[in-house]
Amino acid sequence: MTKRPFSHKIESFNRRICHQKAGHPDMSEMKLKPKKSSAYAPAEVESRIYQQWLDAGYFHGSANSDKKPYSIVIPPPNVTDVLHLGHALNNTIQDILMRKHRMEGYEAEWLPGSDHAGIATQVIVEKQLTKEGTTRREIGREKFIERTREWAYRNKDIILGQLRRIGCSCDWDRTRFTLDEGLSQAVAEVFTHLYKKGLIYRGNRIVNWCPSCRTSLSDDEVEHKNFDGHLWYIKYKVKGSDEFLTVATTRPETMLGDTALAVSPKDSRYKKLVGKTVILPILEREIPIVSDSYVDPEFGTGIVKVTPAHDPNDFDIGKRHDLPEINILNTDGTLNENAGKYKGLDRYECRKQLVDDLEAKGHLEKIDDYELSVGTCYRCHVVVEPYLSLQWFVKMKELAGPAVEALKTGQLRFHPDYWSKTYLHWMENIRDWCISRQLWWGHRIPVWYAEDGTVFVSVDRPTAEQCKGYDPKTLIQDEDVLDTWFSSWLWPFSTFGWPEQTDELKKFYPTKVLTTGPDIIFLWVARMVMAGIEFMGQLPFSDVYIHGIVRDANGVKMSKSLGNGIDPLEIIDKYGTDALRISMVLATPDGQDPWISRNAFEGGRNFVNKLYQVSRFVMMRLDGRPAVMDRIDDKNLVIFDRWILSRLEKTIAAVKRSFDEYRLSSAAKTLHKFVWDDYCSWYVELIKPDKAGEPIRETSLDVATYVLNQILRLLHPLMPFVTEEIYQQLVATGDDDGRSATLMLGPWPTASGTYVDDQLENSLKQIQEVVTAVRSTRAELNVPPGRKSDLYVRVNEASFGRLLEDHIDYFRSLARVENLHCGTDVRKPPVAASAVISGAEIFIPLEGLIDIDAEKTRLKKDLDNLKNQLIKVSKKLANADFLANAPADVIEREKLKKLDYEERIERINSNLEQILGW
RNA sequence: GGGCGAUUAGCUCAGUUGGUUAGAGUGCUUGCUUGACAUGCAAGAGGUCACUGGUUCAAUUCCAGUAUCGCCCA
Repeated sequence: MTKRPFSHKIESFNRRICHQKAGHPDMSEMKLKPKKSSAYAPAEVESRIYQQWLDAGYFHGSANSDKKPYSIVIPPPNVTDVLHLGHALNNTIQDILMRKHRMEGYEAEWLPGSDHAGIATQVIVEKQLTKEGTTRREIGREKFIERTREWAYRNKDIILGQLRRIGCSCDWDRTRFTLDEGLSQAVAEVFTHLYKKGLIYRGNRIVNWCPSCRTSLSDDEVEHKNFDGHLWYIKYKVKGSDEFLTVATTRPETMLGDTALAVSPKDSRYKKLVGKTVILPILEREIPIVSDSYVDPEFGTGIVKVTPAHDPNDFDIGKRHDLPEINILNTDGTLNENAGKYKGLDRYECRKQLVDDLEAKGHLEKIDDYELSVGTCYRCHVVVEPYLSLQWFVKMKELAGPAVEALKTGQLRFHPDYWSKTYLHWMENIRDWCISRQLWWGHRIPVWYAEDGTVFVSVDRPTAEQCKGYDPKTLIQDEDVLDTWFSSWLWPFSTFGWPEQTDELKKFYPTKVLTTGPDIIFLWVARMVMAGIEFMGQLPFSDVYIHGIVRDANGVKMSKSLGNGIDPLEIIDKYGTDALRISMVLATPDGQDPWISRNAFEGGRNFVNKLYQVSRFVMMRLDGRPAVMDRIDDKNLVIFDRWILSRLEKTIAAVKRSFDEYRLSSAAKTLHKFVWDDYCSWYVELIKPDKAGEPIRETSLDVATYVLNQILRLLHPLMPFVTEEIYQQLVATGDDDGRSATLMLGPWPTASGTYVDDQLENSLKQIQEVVTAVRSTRAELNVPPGRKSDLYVRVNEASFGRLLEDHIDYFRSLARVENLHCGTDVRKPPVAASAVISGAEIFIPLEGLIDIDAEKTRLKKDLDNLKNQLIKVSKKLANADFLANAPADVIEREKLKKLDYEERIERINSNLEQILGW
């Protein structure tokens, strides 16, 4: 029908509009498509293949095999988590490492699991209870834990299930949870051990208190944020005088707990005041003025208020001067009975009223704006209060020593290396770790108290023998639980059965590499190192792979509260898991934070499809003939076959290097380029027969199949599903018994270098340059693509001409060539477009088709370009210092460049002159 | 206040011991239904390598300083 061209225009127009509007094909577009889509459909493939792997038990690592172990423990996601892109990235990286090593023949063990997230989980369940009009105290400890357990177990199964969607090859048979019996046993064991060693103690200290979670936090669980605040200047009256002393504070309400004022001993202004007393405004309490070197005479007024129960520095001052410690806060951040009339008010409401009262009574001198750094809870982001309470601590200095050594001696390595500094800085300035939490959800502290206060520490409730003189039944266990990190720092060995000496532990500890984001280097990584050394006598892993934190298109960290997150499951539904994985890896620069927007996944999806399409091509051409996948027939190789094999071996070597350096993004880029450019755009196009319907040269098709198989293997860790699917389809064409039913057990490609041939690659580069020059010339002169033409090439060396003539049948259709004329003495046809490349000049006779103006513009542009280069290189060669100092090969290269430029300029000039004659 | 990192095309990033016509993906422009692929093919435009000094015959690359941004610690 004559309608076709017109209707086609409308189709492509519509398609463009659709893409702009919706970004994905809709139904109306599908109808307009001229032929059925052959695009790869991941959804069906992925669920089917994953089930195959599971059924076959490929993910399970055997503790009794002779193979060398390669093990990783997962950073356990919190039971409160839902899968986000950070998990997707983190676990994709681990899965890549696992799959690669499994293919290499290691006994691979990736142990999955989750942690109980004490604070976060308890907060969630307590909120539920509040909604139901009850509280945890009302329903009691046992019921509360039971209920929380139910919720947590349901949730952890959900998140672990989500990891399966991203293709994780975890050993699900060994899934662990931090509250599992064995792991809990390990926690109690460790507590007891450290207590006996004198490394755990109980003490009354200022801790970080979260009034919302109503528990203490360790220093590392506090995030410092800058706030616009104020400095309030409060006047304290000196007793027995009319004098007032002004004190500046950022937290005026804490004055209710003041037990002194302090001045610097060096400060002559206030020397005479030391020993006197002042009257605390409002509460009218008489408090002393002390002299303490902590005070900085330069800051504020040079006088500080001292609130030992609500500030760590004041606490120390208080100890030095034997001051009373007055706690003014309840655990929920409201004021207690020590606050007089403010009792029961929230801390901020109290601040407001107190400031008003101070002002009314003339005790407020002024208020300045002041930016201050305030600690907030890493779980609920509420401002934490320094709070005096009785807690359990771990002395860290002794544990940190060997952990520092491990890094300095190179036994422990960070990738990228600069994270070592962060680790070292923390280790070398380590402070004691507050491990008790005022929660119910977690490992209860294995400490029992007798009525007289005697303390018993043991893994289980003390026996009569263990607590001689006391009735075990009367002992009361500590109400508190341990910090969740106190169980996760044991994760690399508690999960394999420690303290039992299990086969798994012997086989898989130490693990190889820990993969995580930089945000938990202190909270988790550093502590695991210490625990590994202390309890196993061996580092838990030799390598720590730190990847970036996922940010959105504007560079903002993705988070639930901001709502800027991208749901990986949504991406999987839309583009497939392989697309998600490869896109993330490609987008994640080594050690930097990736900025990821929704459309970043299209690139990955396209790549997956590209691989699928080229495989389809190979299989169509095989046409049922058994695929020769694991060997090549050396005898009949043509130059292109040798070329792709050379490129392949170099690619394999480059990928190996990248993996060795934990540069996954770079490995992915190398493969992407090899597959798309070398394999698809050049090799496959070159071996296609000139005419449709003709068969491909048999050896080349075998090489294409062989290389495809290698590509599948190399890409499998990155894109496990599509590669497995293609592999199985390929295998199905043959009847070779020796073939593995799966790609995932390897072997992993290695390069012997047999086919690496730089000279040959250079020859091919010359052919590519000719093809590219012809295409470019034709495109710029608007020659219709369907129109073929002859090609004249004047070569500098006869060998170049022979190279072209010998292989014209391979690149004839790529360059749309009819007849080729090569030689050192080829003359330019009368009306022809020309292009100059290194070592040759090409002419395309285009009588009647050539756009003379366009040709002139094109040649002039090339000319200008070359002239600029010539100037640069001439200057260099005119420089006597350069000639005197630069290495000979550099000088030689510059000289050759100069000759090449000069020659090309001359030729373009003569071509331009000719055009004027047309 | 201390430390770490970043600054290269409109956007996201490579650039591995100093010598490249500074690259890729994406976006943009033009042409194309081509027996694997329009999730495609081909071609093209687009860059004072943040700035200022220094070292060097030669600096995107090494050094110092400045600016901006981000992160960590206090």
